Amino acid sequence: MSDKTNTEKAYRLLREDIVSGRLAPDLKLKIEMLRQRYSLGASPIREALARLSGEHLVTLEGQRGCQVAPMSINDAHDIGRMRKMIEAEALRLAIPAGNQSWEDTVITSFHRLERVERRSDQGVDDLAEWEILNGRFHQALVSACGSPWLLRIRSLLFDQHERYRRLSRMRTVLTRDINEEHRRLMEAALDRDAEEAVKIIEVHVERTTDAVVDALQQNSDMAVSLVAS
Amino acid sequence: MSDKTNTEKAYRLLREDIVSGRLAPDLKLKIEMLRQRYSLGASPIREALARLSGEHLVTLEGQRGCQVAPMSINDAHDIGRMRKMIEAEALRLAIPAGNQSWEDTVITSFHRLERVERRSDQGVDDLAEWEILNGRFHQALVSACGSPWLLRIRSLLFDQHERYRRLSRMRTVLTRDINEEHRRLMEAALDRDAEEAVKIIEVHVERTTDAVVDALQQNSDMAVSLVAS
DNA sequence: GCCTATTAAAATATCGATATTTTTAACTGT
DNA sequence: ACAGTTAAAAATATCGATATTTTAATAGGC
Repeated sequence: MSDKTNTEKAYRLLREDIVSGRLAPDLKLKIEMLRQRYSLGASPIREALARLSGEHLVTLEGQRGCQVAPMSINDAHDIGRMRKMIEAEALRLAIPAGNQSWEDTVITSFHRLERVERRSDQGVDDLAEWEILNGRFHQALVSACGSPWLLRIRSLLFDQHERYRRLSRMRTVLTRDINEEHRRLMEAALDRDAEEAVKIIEVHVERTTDAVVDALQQNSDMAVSLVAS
Repeated sequence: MSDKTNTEKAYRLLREDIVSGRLAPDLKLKIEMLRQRYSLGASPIREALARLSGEHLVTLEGQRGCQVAPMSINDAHDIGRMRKMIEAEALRLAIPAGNQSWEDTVITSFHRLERVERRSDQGVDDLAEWEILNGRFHQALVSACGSPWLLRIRSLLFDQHERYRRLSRMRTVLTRDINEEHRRLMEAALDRDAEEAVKIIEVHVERTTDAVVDALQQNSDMAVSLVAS
């Protein structure tokens, strides 16, 4: 791997396990357990956890260790609303400012994403790949916005949203033509029609949020019915 | 102090020293130096640095330690613009939503701030106090917005802006009637006039950014002339 | 039975020592 | 003088051991 240090390795592995849901929300993250899971020492793991707490992927309480950051329907709505606002603003700035190499990156990342989205037999491995390519496409669209802080905040919200997105993705793939949404987004961007692109991204994010909330609601209904039975 | 652990203490002290400028931008943060500065062990300091890197107050490169995050005129503009946008949105949500206890907090924090701002003989200690009370007042105004993520992002940008603000504050106090700006902000909020409050906060943030950029420009001119001489 | 106090176990936080890597300094031959 | 090489010093990263705190278990009193 390309990790210079064990701290970076721990950071990368932990992050991936949290965002993907392999480490469930609210799970107590005991050092000893993580030490064994990743075959790393305690120090690198502690530092990785400290870093992740700065990104709000883990909560950290003095003398009481840490947990995977909680997830909730309210939080899903909140993140969705914020992401919608920030993505829209970034597009408004990026689309008029994009140059030739921006166009190239948008087109390339779209086509790489499309290849996976159009594939008929999507296995579990493809989903991990889809997340990466989807992230790159959205990143490419806003990359020309000229504001490092806007990009940073966008990236933060995108990653948080991804955690929720993964919950509902299996169903989403069946009921939504995401590739079509992405195509229209790319076309509006290349036509330099910022307001059209903003409308599309807003609906895009809203739909994702709705799907996530549906999935969460179903889960919590399940939990309730299990407790009741 | 109320630090449960040494890591928290290191985090608090380091953060304060970076935001206040006592640790200059780009300064190499060597563990041994910090160990002596704060009389703490290496582990708590390393963890505090990892956390601060998550907040973009220090940069962190594998095997090569860390530095205080750089400052630049471009960055000042960027943060100012983002902060303006986020504060405005937060006020738009908070003002219609605020209840009685929100009003109380706004009024109380305003008066505590005013007491310091109206004091004729402002010493160095007062400036540290002013920063705290100013932060609490702005925090109080938006606290009712109902969006934890909006508040989090606002707080991040506010703190980053504070780093820059401190550069220009000495002069700002002389040329701007900040207390008057704060008073008008509070009155618009209590009148539930969100759009008026947004206008005021936008100008408020813009003026701060302009003052900061002026100060930075002057500094970099100085640096150039020193090199030239 | 239930609450509280005491103790045992587990987990976190932190130190000191060591291994690794980077940076600095000295050296060599051209 | 200078580029390239090597050795020494400094700094970072990491481990293992220990101290401290929290959590769990247990026993005693009401």
